[in-house]
Amino acid sequence: MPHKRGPAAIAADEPCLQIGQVAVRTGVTQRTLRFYEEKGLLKPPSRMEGGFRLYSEADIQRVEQIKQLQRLLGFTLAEIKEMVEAEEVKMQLRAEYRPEAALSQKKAQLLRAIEVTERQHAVIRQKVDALTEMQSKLEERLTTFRGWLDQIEERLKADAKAKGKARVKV
Amino acid sequence: MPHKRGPAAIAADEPCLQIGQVAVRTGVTQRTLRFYEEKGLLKPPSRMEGGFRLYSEADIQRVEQIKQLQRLLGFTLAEIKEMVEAEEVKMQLRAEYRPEAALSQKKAQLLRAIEVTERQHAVIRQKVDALTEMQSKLEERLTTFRGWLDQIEERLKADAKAKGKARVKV
DNA sequence: GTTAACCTTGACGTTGAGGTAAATCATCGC
DNA sequence: GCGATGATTTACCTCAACGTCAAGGTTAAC
Repeated sequence: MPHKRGPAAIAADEPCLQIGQVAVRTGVTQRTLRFYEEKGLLKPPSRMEGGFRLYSEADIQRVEQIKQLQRLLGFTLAEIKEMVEAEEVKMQLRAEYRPEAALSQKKAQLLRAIEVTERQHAVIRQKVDALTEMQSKLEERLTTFRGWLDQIEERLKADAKAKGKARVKV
Repeated sequence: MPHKRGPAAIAADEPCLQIGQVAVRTGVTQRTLRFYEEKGLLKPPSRMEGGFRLYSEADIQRVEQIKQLQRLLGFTLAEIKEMVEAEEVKMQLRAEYRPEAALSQKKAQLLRAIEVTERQHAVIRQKVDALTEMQSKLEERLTTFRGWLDQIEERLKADAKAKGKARVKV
């Protein structure tokens, strides 16, 4: 009977997932995961002694976020990298929120993070606006189409009636 | 003195624009225009005797639409082709709205057009939803950041005061 | 009719985002 | 400690969406 490997110990957010598991759970290939790591979209995960990558649940979240940004919203990996880096900054700030670093330095970091976030916010609003406009155009078009359809169905009904009469006559 | 060519006669929506003009006005390259034509995104434009392409204002509109769909919304050219083809169907319907074609055939066409349009509508709503969610997350983050920033500035002020006192003391 | 500016097709190069293959190493149940 | 399954790297391949270069034809002002 061939074996089936599984993690021996399951901790809440410890890195304990191998690349294959992550691939299955996120729906991307192993190649893609390594590629994202190569490109700096995923931080280098911890490894087992043998060198196997070990991911955490947080990494899975991250991958899902990337896929959403990419597939649904058409951001490039470069843009996504910017965004996740901003996220990193945030985490970093949160982690070292104990006041052991120089305050003015932290202020500078914060200002930078705010700037980046505002840019992202603006970009997204642009997209939402454009999409909303398209949306209303499409709705308008649908209304037009349905109107035409109604007209045509009216006519078809009328024609059917006429034919029926003709058949009765003959 | 080198010459500068311009269109001799300017008609409202006649094809009278050379590829270079279109490139400048739309901000894409000539190569891109030929490429779009090759891929079926732009209908083959009319030509001069010598073979030069002649575009109309409608073509410019089309190019701008394509760029918007692509850059802002992240659709692929293949998806965009689908969408503009739906647009074509609409135009076609509008053109032959004189009742000389079979009614049931037109009805079928209309149903198809409605179906396509509804699919597009759904796709876009998905995107809008996703973007809106991101938007609110970003706003939340901004609020957090600004709160932190305020705290830090408070502290900096306090520190400055303390220092001032110290200096006065010395 | 010359000439600068413009256009044509064709072919090859590039970049982003991965897919696929090969050779080697690791893990784990038995 | 063996064997099946899964991971690792390295290297090359693909597809989309163009960029770029080459060799030559067209246009119109002079």
